[in-house]
This record gives sequence, structure tokens and C-alpha cells, in this order.
Amino acid sequence: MKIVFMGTPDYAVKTLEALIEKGHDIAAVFSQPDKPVGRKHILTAPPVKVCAESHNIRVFQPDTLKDEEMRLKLREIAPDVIAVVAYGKILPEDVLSIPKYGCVNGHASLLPKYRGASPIQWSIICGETETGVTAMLMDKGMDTGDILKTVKVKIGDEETADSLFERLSEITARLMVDTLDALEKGEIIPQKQDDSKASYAPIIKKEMALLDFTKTAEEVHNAVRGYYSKPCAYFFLNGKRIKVLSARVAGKTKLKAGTVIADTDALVIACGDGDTVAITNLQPEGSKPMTAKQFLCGNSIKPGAFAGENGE
RNA sequence: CGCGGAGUGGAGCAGCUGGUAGCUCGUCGGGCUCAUAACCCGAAGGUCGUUGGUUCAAGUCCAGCCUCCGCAA
Repeated sequence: MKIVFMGTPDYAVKTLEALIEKGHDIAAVFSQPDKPVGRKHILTAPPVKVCAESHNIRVFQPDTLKDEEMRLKLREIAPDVIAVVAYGKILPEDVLSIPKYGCVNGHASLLPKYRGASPIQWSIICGETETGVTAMLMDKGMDTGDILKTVKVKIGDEETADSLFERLSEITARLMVDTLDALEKGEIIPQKQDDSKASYAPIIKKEMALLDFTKTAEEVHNAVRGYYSKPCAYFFLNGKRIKVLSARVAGKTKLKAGTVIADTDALVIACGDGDTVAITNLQPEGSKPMTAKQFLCGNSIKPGAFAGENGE
């Protein structure tokens, strides 16, 4: 098939590669514009662009698809299908109707659950034990299009967003290849989504990753996993921001939620349900990642220390 | 020149107003113990990132450079 691929981050690269390997005609790749990255603001090309260029595929990086120019360009290319994975831009309605088979999006959740920008993180944060990838025919709404194909995946107890990203990116690649295949053969009957079961996974903001120890230890643990490694869950201790890289649910306590206790090899914090979380790996602001034990070597925890902005 | 933190024995940190370095952990040896990640005693181990400057004297002050990190993008 003649395909236009739209995607931006690492996550989407696997799918692009799979489509190329499958022998599809990738007529063009759309990706977000290069952006300044890092402390030195080095202009960096998105991974999908890098991949496309290494395969000598032409890349477009428009600021918006709403321009007449891009629309004309797409009509001129006249793809059979537009495959979209984590592109990061809304496709205008009149673009959706350009390809013969429509626009197929690989979404990292079992739709209609977790529609939106960050389904992977939210599925973990919400404590799901199962998620998946959905191939869907894009329509005007936000991840509301008809479902083409689905793959279910178990979420491990200690799974992080990072590891789930990794796994789902490969599954998405396979799903996309299979879906396009089936679509071309006319083997798919698109299924309407049950809107009454829809839920949303809004884009993750840094402030959301501030741990709330009045929640249950389980919820805190889920947050730590779900926000890892970007933006990464954090809290404040003695006015310093501390990222929590890993934690586990620990034993019971009668201490007030947020109280910090120094264990031999973990930083234990009381939670809202009388349980505790044991932080095992962390990264204080300005420092490198370290184990809780290392942290405790250099930072003594006073009795009654509290996890909060002012350490109160 | 976006803002800020940091480079000190294997690890994490302290070292304020300058006079050759200390804490916790680890390591090694010994002891206690049925036993131990617990406890006690002892030991090893540091060119204090780098270059230059100030000074009788610098980890400690000044300037430059290198590296790492947090925030912001």
C-alpha cells in the first residue's frame, strides 16, 4: 500500500520500521518540527524523522496540517492510508478523508478507555492490570473513531510507564502491520466505540507527579510506576525536591501520613491508609540517582520528619 | 550568554568567617552470639575535578577551564 506515516517519538519508530520492512510504499513521513532540547538547547530532530531519513523517505514537519499547502501535498501524494502513531498533532477533518482507507491510529489503550494523550501512564497510575493497543479509524473526535483491531496486554505489578512504553511500541508496530493488511483485504468490520464506557487520559503535567501521601500506599506506588521515568514522581523533603525512582508498598504504621522514617535500606513514608511506602531508589535535586541507602548515609532523617514543601 | 546545585578516602555527605580533613555506610581484621543485615574493638584507604592567582599558609578566598545534575524549554 501507499502509506503516509505520521509519528514523532521513539515510540512510533518501531511502527515505521515495521511498515517499511513489510514492503509498503512509504510515500512520506510527517513528524513534529525539530525542537531545541537539553540544557544547551540543541535543535534535535524527532526520532521518527531520523529513521525516515535513514531510509531516504521524504519528511514533512509542518507546524500545522491546517494549511492549504499541506492538504494539497497530501492529495497529491494520494496515499491509500495514513498511519498515525503518536504524531502529536490533530488531523483536520478534511485530511482524514483524503486516503482511500482513511487514517489509522495506533492508540496505546483498550479503547474506549483512556482516550487522550497519555494512556500508558494513566493505566498504570490507575492501577490497571491489563491494557493494550487499539488500531482505530480516526474521526473528528479525540480517539473516538471506530475500532479495527485490538491487542490486550497484562501490566506487571512492578511495571513502569517506561517498560510498558517499550512493550507497547512493539505491539503497536505489529498491530499496525496486521491491521493495514486486513484492511486492504477487506477483512475488518469497524466497531463503534461504546461511548458510555469512555474514560480520558489527559496529558501528564509535571505538577501531577507530586506524590500525595494522603492517598493509599498502593496508589502512591502506582503513581511512582506510572510517572517513571518522565516526568518522574517526586516529593519535597527539607525544601528539596526528591524524585522517586522506585518504591514498594511496605508495612503498617500508626504515624501520620507523610511522616518520613529512615529504615536500614529504604526511606519509608507513612501513607493515608495506615500503610507505608518504602522508597528504594531516588534522586535528590542536583544529584545523581541513588539508592535510598546511599541517600541515608549522607542525609540523616530526624524523627518526625515530614514530606512536604516546607518539611513541616 | 535562560535559572540554579554539585565535583572531598569504594558510596552518600560535613568541613561557617583560611593553618595539611571528619561523619554515616561499606571494606578488611578481631570479639560477643546458636546466629545475624544487630552490637563491641581495631585497621586500611583521600593528588580535596583541573589550571593559574592571592597568602607565611587554601579543601576553605579569586579567575579561567572540564565534567555531572536539578529546573526551565
